[in-house]
Amino acid sequence: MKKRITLKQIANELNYSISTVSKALKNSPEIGIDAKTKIQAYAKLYNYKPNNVALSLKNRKTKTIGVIIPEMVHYFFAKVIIGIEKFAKKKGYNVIISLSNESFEKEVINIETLVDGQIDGLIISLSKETLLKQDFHHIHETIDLDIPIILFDRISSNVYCDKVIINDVEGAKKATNHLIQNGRKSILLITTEDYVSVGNLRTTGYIQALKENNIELDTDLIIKVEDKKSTEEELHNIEERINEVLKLKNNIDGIFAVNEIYAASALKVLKKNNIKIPEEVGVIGFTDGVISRFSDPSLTTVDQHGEKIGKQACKLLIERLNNINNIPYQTKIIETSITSRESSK
Amino acid sequence: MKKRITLKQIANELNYSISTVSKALKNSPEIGIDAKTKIQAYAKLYNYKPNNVALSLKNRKTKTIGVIIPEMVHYFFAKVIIGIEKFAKKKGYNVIISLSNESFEKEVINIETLVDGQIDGLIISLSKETLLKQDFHHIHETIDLDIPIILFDRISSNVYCDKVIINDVEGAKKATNHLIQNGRKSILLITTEDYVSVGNLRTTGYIQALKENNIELDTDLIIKVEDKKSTEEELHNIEERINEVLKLKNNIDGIFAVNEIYAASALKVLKKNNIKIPEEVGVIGFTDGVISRFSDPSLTTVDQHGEKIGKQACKLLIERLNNINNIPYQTKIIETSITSRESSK
DNA sequence: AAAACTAACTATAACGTTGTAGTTATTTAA
DNA sequence: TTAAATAACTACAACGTTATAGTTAGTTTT
Repeated sequence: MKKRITLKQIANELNYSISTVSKALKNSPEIGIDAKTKIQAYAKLYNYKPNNVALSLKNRKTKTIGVIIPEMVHYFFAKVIIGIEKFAKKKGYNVIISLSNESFEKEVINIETLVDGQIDGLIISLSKETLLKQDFHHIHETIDLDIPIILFDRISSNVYCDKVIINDVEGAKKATNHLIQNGRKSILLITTEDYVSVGNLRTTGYIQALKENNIELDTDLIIKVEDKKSTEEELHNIEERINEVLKLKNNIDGIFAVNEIYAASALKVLKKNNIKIPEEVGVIGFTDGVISRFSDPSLTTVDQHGEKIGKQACKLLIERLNNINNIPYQTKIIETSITSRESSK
Repeated sequence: MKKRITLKQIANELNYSISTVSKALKNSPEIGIDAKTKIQAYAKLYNYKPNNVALSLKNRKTKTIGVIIPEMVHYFFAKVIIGIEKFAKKKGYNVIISLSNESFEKEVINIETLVDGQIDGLIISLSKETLLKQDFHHIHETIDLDIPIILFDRISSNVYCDKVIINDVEGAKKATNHLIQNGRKSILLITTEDYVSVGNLRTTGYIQALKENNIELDTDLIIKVEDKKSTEEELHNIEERINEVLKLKNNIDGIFAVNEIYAASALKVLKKNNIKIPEEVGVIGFTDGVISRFSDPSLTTVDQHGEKIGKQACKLLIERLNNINNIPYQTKIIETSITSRESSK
């Protein structure tokens, strides 16, 4: 109906040239005060707003940031997005979100679509499939196109770019130590297969903590879960495996799970076996999400500070956008902290 | 480094005009087979991709859909976004997401930013503050600009546009009936203040179900929560109020909460009071999210089918984009279903 | 062999901006 | 009183694309 007004229309209406109108609205000293007031008043009256698409074309900048995450229904990623969005908006950037759904192919397609002139830069957390395949050509190609990429959380050392991660090893160590300081000695680790970078690092942290406390490593106490999509069925399998180990090793007094889903599964299995938490077995998870907060008992967790990660990633990206090649690549590490709740006393 | 190639560059390189190149790549019959093969080969070699920003300017269409939701950390909204994203991508649209954070002002600003040429249409779930203020000028102005809006979930009858909602009254009725069929008679309702449209409707459904089952309405059994931001503090207040009512009315045998947070709070209070679930009190929530699935006991819920809602909203929007004024406004209703779990037997 | 037609291209304008380089008319300097 | 300077504008090109309207040269038609 009202269709947005353009410079051209203002120019026609007031009998000035388009350039004059453009400059008047930019308060250029080239334009006389008469013309300026008239034009500015008219523009205000008709609520003139420059067309961003035209500006994008002109400036070869879209002022838009693309974000690709593996999943949406995940407290951590949701928090990261909040962090990105807040910071981006503050700096005048918009955020486009795409989901890879843990699929390599979707990740590739998403990047291709976004890179076609839609965005100035990308923030990505790699899909599990990508990490498994170790195929990063799509990332490299994008960087070659001078489109900066920031990787967060699920990263790869085979990609050269800015990164934001948490100190996974340190976080896992903190978690394990937390249980050890509670007097636990036989700690079950529920983690992912090693190709998931964060799972791998958290496993390392667990092992280091044991070593530093002179507790011998028992590989039977490590469950490595092969889950790709976190479906109901896979969750059931996880519970089965926890149950088996629990039966096999009856002296387990602590459980450290590398995410809150695994931790919640552990709680479920423990309760089913009438094992008292935290008296008999202390449990600690990773990621401070809703599940942890609302589980019973509530879960002690390693808080990843997702919002901080998002903010930092966005900050790095915008810095690079303003300074394409002048800064060496950085890896920012966000420290974790333990949120102590009922499950660990 | 490699900077994307343009039609102009291809034209220069192969000594054709820009128009010829453009047409050759579109396989136009106007262009001879020689030129076509040469140009297409060259384009492929240098991985030519049309610049979307230029296309947007030309076509006055961005092929991008904006979505504004009140919160990100919310299973339901996350699911809706998944639905939108999937359908949009399939139809060649991108999705920009903005968060209003339940604030009227942020909602207004977000719309303004997106409307400046970034998007072809909008999908919005209104913020609580907007619903409280009943100020919809920003929505109306956008529609006046011929930018179609689809409202979902948090809607208002004062806005004329396409809408996607669930049958809240019916869903609440189903939930209440579910408890009544279990033999419960004294059912506590934990709902929101009436200005939150969905809370209001669910309250209506609860009241209708009671009436249809000839159970007298006891207004003392309705807790209307005034929560704007779902902070820890507000959550605590909710628990307090549930606890009070539970003490006051010692015959309560069922609880229906209009979202899963309230339901989880109810579980917590019940357990603290050593009340057996579901034997003594049956509990049912609304929204089938992670909290419900991982709570103990797991929560029976009314599933809102968020992904379906997102898909439907996106479908409506794209239909309208292709047909601006030829269709009367529609309101699609997505049916709910009950997911039965431990909390209600 | 002139008129009509066709194949294979090219030029131009437009989408909405903005920066650079003009173009006037008027004022100031020498 | 002529040259130089200035104020206040306008024209033009460009960002990358495409649709419309040309322009050629060569081929039919009669």
